[in-house]
Amino acid sequence: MLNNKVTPRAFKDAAYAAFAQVTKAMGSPRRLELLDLLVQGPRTVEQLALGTAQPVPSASQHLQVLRRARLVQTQRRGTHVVYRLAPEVGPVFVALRRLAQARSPELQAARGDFFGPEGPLEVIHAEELRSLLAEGRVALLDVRPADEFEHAHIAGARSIPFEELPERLNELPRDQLVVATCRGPYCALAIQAVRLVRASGRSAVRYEEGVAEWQLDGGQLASSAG
Amino acid sequence: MLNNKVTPRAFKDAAYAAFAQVTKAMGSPRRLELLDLLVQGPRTVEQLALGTAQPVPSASQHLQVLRRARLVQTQRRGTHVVYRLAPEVGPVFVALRRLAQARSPELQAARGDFFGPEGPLEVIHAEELRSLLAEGRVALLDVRPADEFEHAHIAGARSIPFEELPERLNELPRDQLVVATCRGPYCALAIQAVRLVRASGRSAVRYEEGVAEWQLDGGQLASSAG
DNA sequence: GTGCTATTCAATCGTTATGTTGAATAACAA
DNA sequence: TTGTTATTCAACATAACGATTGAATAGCAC
Repeated sequence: MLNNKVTPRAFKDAAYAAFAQVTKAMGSPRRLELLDLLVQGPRTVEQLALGTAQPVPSASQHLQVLRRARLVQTQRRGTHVVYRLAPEVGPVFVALRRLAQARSPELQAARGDFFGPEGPLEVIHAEELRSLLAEGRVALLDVRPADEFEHAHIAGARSIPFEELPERLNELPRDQLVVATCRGPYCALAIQAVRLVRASGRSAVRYEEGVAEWQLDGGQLASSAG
Repeated sequence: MLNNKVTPRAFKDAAYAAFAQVTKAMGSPRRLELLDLLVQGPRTVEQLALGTAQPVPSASQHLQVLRRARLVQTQRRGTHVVYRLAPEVGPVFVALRRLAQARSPELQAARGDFFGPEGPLEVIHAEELRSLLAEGRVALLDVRPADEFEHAHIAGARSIPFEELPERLNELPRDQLVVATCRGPYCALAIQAVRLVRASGRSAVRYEEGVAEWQLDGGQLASSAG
């Protein structure tokens, strides 16, 4: 028999309260932004505060909400506390973002205002990119900072951080399509990279998602020792 | 060039605010419970209020939050307003619940208190169930109400609503394992069904997840006209 | 130990969410 | 039209959240 001491109602209340602790933790723009940064790799509180343009104490408090919801984990390194995403959080976060983006006209409008009206010719999608990569017919260029590339990148990508791109354009092939990728849909680096690469006479398009989306879609990741 | 009228910061603020509208809508136990009911099929406001043990105006307000976040859609049917899950929401909701459950000791403890300390012998997981179903070596019994079964059920399942189970036990085979399934991990019907079936001399185990989890794990669903 | 830095804790205040109640609206039936 | 039902709106009190400060703690260098 079921344990009579716990009524179904009491159990449901407890269950949904526990569930809501996780969804509540994700219910703040600041915290979503923090999670988005953490998808790229572990960060200290200070780095996270800088990256999200908020005071350190605010970032710390938001991070503790995320930690209580067990969405992130901490580790002390000397005087720094390093936060990282908890296991399995990345794909769920990305799936949520995709859902939000798919059914939010406001978000699509905001992207249009910021990125400009890019035609579909500018971007390549996961499926096509995957087959081109498998055939070795494309050069995949990851323009994120080196440490983010080291933490995780699309298998087969090469790293040229955006700041170094102008002087390292000659490393890119002239006879292949160049695909630029950065942090994900809210990151403008890949767009600028595509412009630079095109200006050098090469053909280039953008993969507008990031490592977590790639993984969610069944793609392989790689990481360097670091 | 990027549109200079929109700074990166302003764009990010807008983007994460839009994203947070969705996660905020999910950040309430009441609304999670409403979503959980809606995963089983469309419902009127009154049914949803009853099913979540809250006054109708409260349910209506929560549903409107969900609608503004575009997680549910409405449709008038005479004097009733029928709410249903928006497309693609089910799998993401389930993935979130799974994440919450996997990393919430409180939730696991609450489940243990309510369901009792069931051994792993009591349950069967998706992978094994799928192969047994493919080989026709199992009778899958869905004990949810008929309308939920009609809306969506695991392909190959047969419907015997829990209230009718005692007088319809003879419809179940004696030479096959019976697997009972209901709404999902917070639903106690399947446990009680397993007990009934076992008491009739048949062997039975429980599939402790529901249709949305089955779909998320790549399983086929079916639905009757209705 | 002392000084320094990174992070967290604590207290405040303004804002936002929640649940409750009662009234208003929309569709249907007579 | 009038009455009836289902749903939504409006207004209030209570509670939770969020950003901002300043103080406290933990580790490191000397």
